[in-house]
Amino acid sequence: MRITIADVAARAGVSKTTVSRVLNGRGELDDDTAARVRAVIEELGYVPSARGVGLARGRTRIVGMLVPSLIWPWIGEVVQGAVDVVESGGYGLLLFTCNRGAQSMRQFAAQVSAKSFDGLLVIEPEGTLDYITQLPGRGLPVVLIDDRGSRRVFPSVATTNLAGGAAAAGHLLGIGRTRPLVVTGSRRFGCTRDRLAGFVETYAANGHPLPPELVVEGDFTLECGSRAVQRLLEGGVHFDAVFAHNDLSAGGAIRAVREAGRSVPGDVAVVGFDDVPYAQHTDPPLTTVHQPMREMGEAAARMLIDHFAGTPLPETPQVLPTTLIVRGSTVPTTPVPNPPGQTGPAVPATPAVPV
Amino acid sequence: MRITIADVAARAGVSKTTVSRVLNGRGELDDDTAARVRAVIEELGYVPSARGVGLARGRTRIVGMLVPSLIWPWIGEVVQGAVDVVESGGYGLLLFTCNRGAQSMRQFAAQVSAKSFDGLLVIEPEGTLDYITQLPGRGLPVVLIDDRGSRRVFPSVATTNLAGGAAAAGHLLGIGRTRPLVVTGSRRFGCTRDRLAGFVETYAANGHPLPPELVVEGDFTLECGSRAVQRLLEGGVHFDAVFAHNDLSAGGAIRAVREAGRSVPGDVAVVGFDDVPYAQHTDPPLTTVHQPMREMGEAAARMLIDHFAGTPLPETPQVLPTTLIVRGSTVPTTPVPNPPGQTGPAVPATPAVPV
DNA sequence: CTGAAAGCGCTTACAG
DNA sequence: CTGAAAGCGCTTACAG
Repeated sequence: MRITIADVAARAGVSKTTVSRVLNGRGELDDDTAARVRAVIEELGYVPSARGVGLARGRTRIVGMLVPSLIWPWIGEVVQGAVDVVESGGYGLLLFTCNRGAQSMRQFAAQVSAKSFDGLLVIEPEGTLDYITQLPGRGLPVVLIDDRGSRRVFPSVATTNLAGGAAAAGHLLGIGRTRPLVVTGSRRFGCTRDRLAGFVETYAANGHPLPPELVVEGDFTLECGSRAVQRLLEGGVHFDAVFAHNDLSAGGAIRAVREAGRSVPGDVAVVGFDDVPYAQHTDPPLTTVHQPMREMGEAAARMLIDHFAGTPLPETPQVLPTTLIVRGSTVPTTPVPNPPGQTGPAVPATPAVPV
Repeated sequence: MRITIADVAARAGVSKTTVSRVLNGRGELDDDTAARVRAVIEELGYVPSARGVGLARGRTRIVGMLVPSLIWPWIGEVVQGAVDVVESGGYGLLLFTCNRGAQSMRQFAAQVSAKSFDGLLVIEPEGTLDYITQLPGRGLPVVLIDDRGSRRVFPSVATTNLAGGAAAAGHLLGIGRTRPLVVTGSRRFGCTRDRLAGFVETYAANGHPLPPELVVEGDFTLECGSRAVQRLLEGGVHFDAVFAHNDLSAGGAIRAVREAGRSVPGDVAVVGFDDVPYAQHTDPPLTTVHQPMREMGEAAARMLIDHFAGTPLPETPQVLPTTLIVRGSTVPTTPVPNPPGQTGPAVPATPAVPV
């Protein structure tokens, strides 16, 4: 019932070989023959079976992607970037998550062994690096995204966590803040160490080495941000800014500052990291270090697709820069005059994020 | 270099047919033979090639999933639910988004024609229903998730938008609110119409038919929620509650109410819809109608996987209930007494959402 | 209980 | 410029 290359060949009065050549544009062939075959392909609506092509060519035209979980908002962005590029290249994206822990990894490993895909994009789920490391040796090209452990054993795409931390510091120094509280992410992540280092170094270089009591380890939750602020306020430790290692904990910091009766940014300026949609919805909106998630997914996918086309995988990480996005949590918004006919406060435009 | 079934057969001294039988547990075979073959499989680390199996069996053991975009937070949840079930069933999930519009659909259609997957899960991107509709006729089983247009032509998984709207109404009536402002989503979505209908009917049934000025069409943005509130306040229209059709617009409503110097929930109680993570981070936290996103993804995937195993696809939609989650935006939080040694306000526990 | 052979739908040397 | 044949790695009647 399904149309095969044999049907096309028969109807066009040529061999399967010839049809295949037309399909793949390989070899010289008579213009008339080619035109006739093409007409039949069109007429029959023939599309080569991915299974047949896959077996014959020894490749699936599928890219695998392994991520820890899809419920973290920034991972969706990375995957979106990757899927766009993969699709444009005529490939498909086979998605794996590590949501069910060891069982997920077992099933993922089975698909690797079954050669279900030609290459792999990875946001490393914790504790899987040993397994991932052996994959290239088994003939599977791997590109790492956001090498969290900062080990440079794979072709990878990274962002400038160090420079991002430095940019946050530079901005806060620029608005005269000399005693910033840092609420870090978990120390076991390379990104956290880099963000902290860039920040601390910049302050030190400007004559303001950070005292230990101003660096608090957090865990990327809203609560860790508010708790850190509360504790310092209660302890009577003075600070005039907060640099939190993600937007959620920065949001917690903003809230705790305001609940303590102080103002943001007047008394305490707050800077986050990531620039997830939530950052636009804090009050005031959050100044934050934008990570190019989408672009990282795109770059990693492009590396792999180009590699299939013959370009060797780069040996050094491709680094995409972070960008400091300045909003009301560090710089008071100039009150926008109301346009004629409008009496309420002007609302700043925010990109639509549909439900 | 790659190990094939022929290698296993040779080493075990049997035919490929026998190895295949061991692999698939089909046909009677001698216990000793089976054990020997299994030992060789183990020894060689043999895993059948997905490509070979796929071609021979005429199926790929891959499930396709088409979604509008991954940057909407709730879609990530649905996909996560689906991928968990698909993986558990030994299948792979091939992900397609409609992020690049018509071009995305063209590439998706090519993969459909190439028979790249055995079944399809769909969150319908706008305007693609005509195409999707013809797929089952071409032999591709399709399960729809959250049939937004409310057309029941496919096996599908849905949630109770109508009952969700009614639950929001019942809750607001229960706390004595008789003049609610409704900020809807775009009217072209079936979910919006259902949420509105359930809400309006419940109020009418309780003797409070809603006047037209209390129903405002929104677009799921934070701004539409705050603008609607501002406009009514300025117009002197009295209302004592807001029911917004998603959490983001509910968040906008909360903010506008407070900026106008009124209290939430004292003067105006606010209810949202969805229960995305943001709902826990508004101030006060948002009462909202929880949609079982994860469970919908799981249910749809299970339908398809079961169908591959022989269970017919259900003809009526599988409906998963919404749940009303009551938080501080409708019911004042009872002030938690501070534990000894803690002087700040107690912070309610929130599940960790890692960066 | 086991195997030889054909077939799944393509591609690719090889020969002409 | 074109085609017959072998092969990709499996499964599945069919025969014994």
